[in-house]
Amino acid sequence: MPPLHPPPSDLSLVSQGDKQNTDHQDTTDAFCLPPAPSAPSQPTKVMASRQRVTSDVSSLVKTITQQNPQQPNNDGRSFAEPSSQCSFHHATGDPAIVQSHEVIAIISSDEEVEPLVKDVSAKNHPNLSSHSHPAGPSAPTAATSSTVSTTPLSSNQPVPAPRPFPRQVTWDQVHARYENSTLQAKHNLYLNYIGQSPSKRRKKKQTPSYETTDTESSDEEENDEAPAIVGSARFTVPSASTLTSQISGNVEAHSVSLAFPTDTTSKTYYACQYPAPLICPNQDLVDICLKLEHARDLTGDSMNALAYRKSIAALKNYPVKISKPQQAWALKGIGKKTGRIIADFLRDGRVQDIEMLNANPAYTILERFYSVHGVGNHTAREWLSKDYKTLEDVVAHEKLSADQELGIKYYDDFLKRIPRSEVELLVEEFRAGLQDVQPDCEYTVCGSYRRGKPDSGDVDIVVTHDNAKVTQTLLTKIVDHFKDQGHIVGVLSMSSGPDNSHVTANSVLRNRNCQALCVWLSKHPDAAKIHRRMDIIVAPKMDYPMAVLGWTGSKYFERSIRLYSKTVLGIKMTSHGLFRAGKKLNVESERHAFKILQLNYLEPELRNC
DNA sequence: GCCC
DNA sequence: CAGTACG
DNA sequence: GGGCCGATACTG
Repeated sequence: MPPLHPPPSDLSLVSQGDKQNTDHQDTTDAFCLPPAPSAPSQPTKVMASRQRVTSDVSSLVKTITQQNPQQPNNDGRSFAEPSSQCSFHHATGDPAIVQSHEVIAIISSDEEVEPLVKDVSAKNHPNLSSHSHPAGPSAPTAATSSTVSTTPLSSNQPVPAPRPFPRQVTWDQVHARYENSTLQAKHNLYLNYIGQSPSKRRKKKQTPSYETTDTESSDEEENDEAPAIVGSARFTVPSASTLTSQISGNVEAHSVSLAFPTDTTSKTYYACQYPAPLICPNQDLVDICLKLEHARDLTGDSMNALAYRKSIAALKNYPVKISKPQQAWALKGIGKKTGRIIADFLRDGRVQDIEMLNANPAYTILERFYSVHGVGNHTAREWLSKDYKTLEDVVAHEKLSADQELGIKYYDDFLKRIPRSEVELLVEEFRAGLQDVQPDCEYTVCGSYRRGKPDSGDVDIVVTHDNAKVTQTLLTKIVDHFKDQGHIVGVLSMSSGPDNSHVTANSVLRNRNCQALCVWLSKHPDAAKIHRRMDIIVAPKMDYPMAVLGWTGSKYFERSIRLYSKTVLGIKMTSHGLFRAGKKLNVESERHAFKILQLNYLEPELRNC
């Protein structure tokens, strides 16, 4: 057993720049790519790598964001400029906080959305209300799922109030929905789990050897009835207010009934079958797994990384704060290794593996290289094996690909997060330009923004148009236009036009999406002068729903739903469509896709696994 | 690394 | 083709 | 012991 250290508890997952040499030799090796006899030669120049300039920038950004300074949660939703009627694909339930009411769509498999008005906002979004949100007229009724066309832009329109943003969905809210919905199936599944399978469950993975180490001393071990988790059909869960202000402590219970992936009655567990809100009670455990996942990615152990990813999904799908290792062990996706790590953390407040990573200079350097766009784990390890320590070292000795050059050029900028308010600002610029290039387009801002994250790493916009002829050449036009405008200052990669080049019969038949990964510079006076990553995707109308679904993520959600789709239903899923037996299925909307896949519809905000 |  | 990217 | 997302897409 690992030596117990006093719980310094603070395991800063943030890796610092290179520093101490207290590295652990052993682990270092793991990072070197080819066991290549890396010559000890060192490019000496250890310049002060790039340091973060974040501070000043943040101040700039702040001016935009200003709104809700603290409270990371409902961050920047209203971006003052009303004009922002950016597009949104509301199909998914765009929240629409009308005055003090929040309309929530019940998650249900076959029924259409049945709205439920809940007076949540006042409680969960205190500052929202304060916002001068002129009551969003945009009643959710606009179920018209669709979006916006560039048209509304016409300036003199009665500017529809700034649209309310996807709220941060907390587990509490999820519970509320489940509780009020008619998801009998899930409920029954859970009851089944509680009632008749505890024995099976116990048999399955209980008693990992390390169980004993748990401080709580046993009350849990074998303690039949099981800990809080399995007590009854109802869990007690911290209320939303608690989750958001967990630190403050006042906890009030909120009971819920819901089926969890802990079910042993189900076959395989797919993260896409369960809601995964952004705010998760076990964020500390998630952070640990994230760090380990990242480390495995760096070393090229992609399958190990994936395993940690599954653990993360399991944790995110689990609504209760985990206090005993048994709770974690019971989850599918958490096995021996991860279980042991969680047990260690719960006992000591620290995890040795993490500390070793943080203390390992090789890890820090690899991470630095890996952060460059165009540099993957292979190249990062190769550079490390050549003893490069900083990007300056690399620039001095390596020839870079085009995208790597851009990646290094904008290295600092790309590391900075984009607040929602700025995303909206950029989208507004995009919308205006798109209008000029091609009227009557429809687009949806996808990615983490759509999933409700307070800030994003980039902006993903999926565009379509009714006319297939138009979409075929649209991407090029868009990109050229914004290049001329000075918004797009670089292109990391871009689809070569669909038309030209060797067009095999097949490729002609296939409607391909076109994508351009660009570097965007805002011209808005309030905007921080930071170069941002903007991914522009053009899809034919027919593929639009799947493109939106595919570009909304999260990444693991996509992998999960595709795996599920393939193994359970035999349907191949891509961002172009659903395919069964070689035939493409007609997909009308995102909801329709879920329905075809026999999955309960999950709003984007619940796809954060 | 984890589940089948 | 391998490597990297996208969600 | 096999499988782990994609009929992905782009670059060189």
